[in-house]
Amino acid sequence: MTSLAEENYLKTIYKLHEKNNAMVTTSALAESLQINAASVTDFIKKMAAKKLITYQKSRGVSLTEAGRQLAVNIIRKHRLWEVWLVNNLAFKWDEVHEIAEQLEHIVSNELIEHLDEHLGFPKTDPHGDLIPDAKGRFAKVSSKPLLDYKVGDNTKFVGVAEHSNSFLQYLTKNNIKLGDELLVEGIEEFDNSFQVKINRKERKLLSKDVVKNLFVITV
Amino acid sequence: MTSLAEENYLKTIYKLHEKNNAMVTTSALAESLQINAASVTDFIKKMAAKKLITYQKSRGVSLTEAGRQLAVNIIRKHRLWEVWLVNNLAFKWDEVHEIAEQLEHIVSNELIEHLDEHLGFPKTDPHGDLIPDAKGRFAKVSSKPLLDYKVGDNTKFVGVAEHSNSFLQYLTKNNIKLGDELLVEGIEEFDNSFQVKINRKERKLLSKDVVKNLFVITV
DNA sequence: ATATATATTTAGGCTCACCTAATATAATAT
DNA sequence: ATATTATATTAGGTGAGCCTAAATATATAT
Repeated sequence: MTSLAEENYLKTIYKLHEKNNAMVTTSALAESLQINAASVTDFIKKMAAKKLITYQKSRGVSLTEAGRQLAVNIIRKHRLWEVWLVNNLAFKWDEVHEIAEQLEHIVSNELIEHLDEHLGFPKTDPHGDLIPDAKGRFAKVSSKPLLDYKVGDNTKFVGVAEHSNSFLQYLTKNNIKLGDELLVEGIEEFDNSFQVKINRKERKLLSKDVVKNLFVITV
Repeated sequence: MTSLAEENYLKTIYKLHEKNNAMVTTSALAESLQINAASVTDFIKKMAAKKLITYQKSRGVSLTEAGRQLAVNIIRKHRLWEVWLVNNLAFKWDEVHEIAEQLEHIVSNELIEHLDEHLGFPKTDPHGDLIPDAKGRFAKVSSKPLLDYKVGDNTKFVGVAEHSNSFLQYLTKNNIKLGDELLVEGIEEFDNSFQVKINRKERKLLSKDVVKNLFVITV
């Protein structure tokens, strides 16, 4: 049995590791979970004793294979629920996070497999994040930030690197949606802002902070 | 904020009160919740301090209006989730309870109202139990146990009084479903077993223990 | 009315998941 | 290399929600 707290630690360790590809520090965990660092030290010792993570004193933690499986399963559940909330319950992509944070902890393999089927076995969630399969495997990613592209490249917007409400709402406000075609018409050398043609119609100027958070694939 | 434990106490007090129309005793609560009576005493004192219940020492508890609202809302959520599990996710009526017990604690009014709409504002759950509206109001019940009927009466099966897996599975095995027409063809005086014609086709003998748990309406 | 049985409460304790304050370790700057 | 700063750990403590054992209150039987 994994408690709610353990599940949140596992998920957070997974995400922090994914971001930095290094051991996850106590302070990073404390910051992410909004929990005092001393409490984190306490807790990760117990998790290490249960072999969910490996812990090197004062150095940080990383997931064991057992811990990774659990973490990925929580992410799988979170993303499937998000798909359901957006596709079936008419929620917007900036409204689902908090609810999915609760739903991801519901315990029932039958439920999650039924849900997966009900949704038509989606491969990505409403933000373009990959949904791992029941065995915890992810499809290969071929997307990169639009920032990595150059003038003349034509791309398709497939995901966001930043999940804050303000960024999601910025995109909604500017009518930029997953699946849109983004053609790079110009790049301003000074500030790395991109002149982009969207779906062969509208032209828009996107700041560096925006284009670095748009995951696209070449078309 | 109401904790998970509080929600379970509220729901259980509501159900026990509904069953006996009397103050709910410590021991009844302890038995239902599978918690030690001493712990229950502790907890109900705290709930009384929060005005969720009224508590008379050594006599029992009953819900305040605030407590009733919360309790009914949990029941509303539980039953809506059950409808979803059965109608949309292909679960059987004897498979949904445990999952709904978890889902009922998800906190989001928007979610539950969206869900209600998504389901087409159902009035009953898969067991025929009434679903209260968002204000905590129930429709009037006109159903009674089949046991109260007499020979010649024609009825429609609309709900179960008993929710155990064994009873639900008995009905499934015997192909008796909500909505079926049950015509009373005979009653054995000795043991109160009913000879019933189902949907004008099959004849079946139902024991007293069965017919007292079948809620029907006159047709 | 009294004895017995049952139900309830009190007292004291435990674990989980957090906290603060103090101390120790590691990283960085001089 | 040493001082300073940042990070991590230890020690001691808290509230929520449970526990057992002992004491008290209520209901039932004689």
